[in-house]
Amino acid sequence: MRELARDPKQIGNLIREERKRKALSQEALASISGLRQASVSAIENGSPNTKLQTLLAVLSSLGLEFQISSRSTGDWNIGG
Amino acid sequence: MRELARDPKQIGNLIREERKRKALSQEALASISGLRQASVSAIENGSPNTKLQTLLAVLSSLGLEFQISSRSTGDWNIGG
DNA sequence: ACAACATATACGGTGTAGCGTATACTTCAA
DNA sequence: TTGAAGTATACGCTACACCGTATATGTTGT
Repeated sequence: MRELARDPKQIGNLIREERKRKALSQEALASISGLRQASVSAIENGSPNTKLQTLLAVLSSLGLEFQISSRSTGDWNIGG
Repeated sequence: MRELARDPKQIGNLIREERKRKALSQEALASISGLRQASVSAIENGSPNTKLQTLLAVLSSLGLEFQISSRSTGDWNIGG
């Protein structure tokens, strides 16, 4: 699995999808991430002021991680 | 180009490397990103409380972007 | 309708980013 | 050594994340 995450909304959507894929509630995800349910809600809804730290905690809890790539790599989605 | 970015330090290092690759000063990068030189400095040094918004602005200015992937994908770096 | 769970939102509080501005420290070339 | 460019750090300020706690709203099953 590898998805583009160019803005807070996209990031929030990807997190929400993965959380549901794992059948977790926001409450459960918040708990294992050391956050509040309200904070998870904010992230999933694309709050742009989310702290990097908080985001990484959630990604980690979901078994996800960031990668940084050149915008023009293009080998993952061109034509698709 | 695609690099793992599992924590703020790694993210900062990748940004710094790309900035230097493009022969930009922190001041220049800050300017085109709508930030201060001091803010770029903080990001490159791995401040964990950096805002997502700010991070995305810098990445965008450098022609970089985030991807979100499963931790176990393993097809980008296993074995060196 | 009702219950039970899930998600969004609210309030007061603490911490810190990022701002403008300014300055110390560090490279590096002459 | 001197000077210039680059980087790290500082102060006062405003804004807002995230906290604990609580509640309103949404969703699902009976």
